[in-house]
Amino acid sequence: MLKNLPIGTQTDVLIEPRTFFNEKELKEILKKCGLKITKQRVAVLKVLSSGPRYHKTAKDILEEVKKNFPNIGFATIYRLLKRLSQAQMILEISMGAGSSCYELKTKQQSHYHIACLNCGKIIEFKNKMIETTLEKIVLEKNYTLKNQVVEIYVNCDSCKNQ
Amino acid sequence: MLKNLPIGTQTDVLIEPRTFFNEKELKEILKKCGLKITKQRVAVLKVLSSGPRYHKTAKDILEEVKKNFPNIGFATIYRLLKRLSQAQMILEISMGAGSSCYELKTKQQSHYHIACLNCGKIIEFKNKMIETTLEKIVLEKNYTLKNQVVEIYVNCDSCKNQ
DNA sequence: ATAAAAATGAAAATCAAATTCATTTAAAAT
DNA sequence: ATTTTAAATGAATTTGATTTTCATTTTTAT
Ligand SMILES: [Mn+2]
Ligand SMILES: [Mn+2]
Ligand SMILES: [Zn+2]
Ligand SMILES: [Zn+2]
Repeated sequence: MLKNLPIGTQTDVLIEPRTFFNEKELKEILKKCGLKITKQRVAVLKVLSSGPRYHKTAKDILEEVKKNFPNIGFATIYRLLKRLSQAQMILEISMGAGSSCYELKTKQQSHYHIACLNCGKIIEFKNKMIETTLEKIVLEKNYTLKNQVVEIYVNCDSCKNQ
Repeated sequence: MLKNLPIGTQTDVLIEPRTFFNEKELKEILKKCGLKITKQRVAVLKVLSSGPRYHKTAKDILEEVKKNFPNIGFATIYRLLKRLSQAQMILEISMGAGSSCYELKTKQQSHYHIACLNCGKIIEFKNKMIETTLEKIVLEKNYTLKNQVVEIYVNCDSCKNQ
């Protein structure tokens, strides 16, 4: 049966296991972004650095953080996500309709995404050749690269066979 | 002075000149999509196939079509855009915040986009190698390719030097 | 502890896009 | 050409994600 779930609702397929951050490290992240350390912000970051889904919507985060901070609202979540994005600390990906997903950046930079249009699963992949090619294109045109996005939309193998 | 205009507000830089369609051809497009031919729809398609900007928002289209059909509203525009998208006749691109841009597809398929984050200019480019690589990645994983998106975000040369 | 600056959360505002529904129109069938 | 029927239109409303406002609270530097 076809489900057509929103993208980012299924367990991710990652390139490699994510790095977990402890509370001290999460606070460092906030410091590095020039943000004050609050319990709500640490809680949001803790959610972002825990699996098995590392691509989370604001709603995902809100629901998780609400368990410890029942009064937190979207305002706090979206405000922090915006600032972390501006500080390049998280990546915002908006594949298809609906809400954006956010993920904490790790060292293994610049990976790309495959999304199954049917089950909403996100599969990460890396390709040094594409990365270099894009950098070269930008360099040739004398532009300054700010960000590169590569997205493939598919029907994954399990969805293909109904 | 930095302007930070929304993406898709400046004259496009195209790979090659666009094919223009006459009224007869535009009607053919509608027929091919299984849609009834109405004056409003032909007018929307006419706007989509005219430059110098080929990446247009629903608002852009509305304003243009309103000149001949003062009573047309967003409902008609969005409804048609949705159906043309589903029929793969137009491409919807959503780069950054704000509204999506839509462009009529041409024969020279599968091109990619560079957007200047400052002036909002869209520059098209093609890269057969990336295209093939993405197809190969999908094939290897035994998925069915539905769509591929490659976007580069930059500061263009004129914006770089203030 | 105090003061200044920043963050929070409830509520409202914004904005793009989709939907509803009464009316009109296109095109297929007579 | 007229009738029929299914589809399209447009005004208004709704939806859903994200942002903003503002009174109150919290953080951090002194
Ligand atoms: Mn990812
Ligand atoms: Mn284009
Ligand atoms: Zn799937
Ligand atoms: Zn520019």
